Amino acid sequence: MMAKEEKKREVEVRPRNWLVPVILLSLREWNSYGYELMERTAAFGFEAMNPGTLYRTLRQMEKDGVVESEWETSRGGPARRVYSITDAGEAYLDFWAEALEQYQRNMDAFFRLYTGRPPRKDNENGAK
Amino acid sequence: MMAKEEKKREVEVRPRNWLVPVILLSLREWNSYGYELMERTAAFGFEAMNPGTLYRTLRQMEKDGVVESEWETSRGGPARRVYSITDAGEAYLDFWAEALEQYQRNMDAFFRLYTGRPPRKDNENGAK
DNA sequence: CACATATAGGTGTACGATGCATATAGAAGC
DNA sequence: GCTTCTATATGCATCGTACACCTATATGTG
Repeated sequence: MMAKEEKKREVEVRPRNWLVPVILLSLREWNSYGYELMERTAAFGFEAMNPGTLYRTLRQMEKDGVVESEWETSRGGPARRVYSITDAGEAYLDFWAEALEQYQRNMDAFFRLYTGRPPRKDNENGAK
Repeated sequence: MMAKEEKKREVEVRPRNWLVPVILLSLREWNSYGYELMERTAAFGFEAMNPGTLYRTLRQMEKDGVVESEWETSRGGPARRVYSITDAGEAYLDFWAEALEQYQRNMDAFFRLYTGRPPRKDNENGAK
């Protein structure tokens, strides 16, 4: 059990497909393209994301009908594929939000046990 | 884009490997065996878990040195493999807790944007 | 000119996590 | 003898995604 600790240095905590709701939420704010979305999604835990992952996800989301895109070529530099959220995409985002809320409750239960706090008290504030 | 919505009925929201910290936390409270852990982990989002997934995860965790086990045969019925958490396991649990806290902050950011205001009463889960 | 760099989008492949089906076995009840 | 509950486990297929790699446009620099 000595050599094994080395590979435990980092754990993957994000839920599967976490990128999808993050993209949908970002696009609900304003239309965007892949290269820009890489920066915008960084705030949600994708600091070290591989560009390929994002681009592939966007293409798949368009196939699923939750986003749509068109090329923007009327400027200097490489063309941009600009994405916007569809009605189905907004509904899907709502669906995700519900599921995520449920899971926040599970994580709250986890931390209540972890920190040893009783589950029904209300007078706790920032025990740190 | 209508036919595609059908397969969006359910999304998988749990963090990857979420079962691992849940098991470690459960075992930190008291030693337990697979069949019992199925009930105990249900409270954390594993209501419909396949037993195979749990047993496989437990064997792997023992290989990784974060739990250890011994057979309990001194009673009627099938033998139980009773697990307990190791020192490395407790350290690993702490490590997970930190990562989960980070993820919670990402989700808080998500919901602030989604709802336009912070949804949770802020508690700082004091993880050392 | 050649080249490096920033911007922009993308594919191929392999691995890991997990859902589902299935197998084994001891004890208890009808 | 058969079913059910308890208890542990493996095999296989799928899906998400990390990693490596590729193409192409425009700008700046020696």
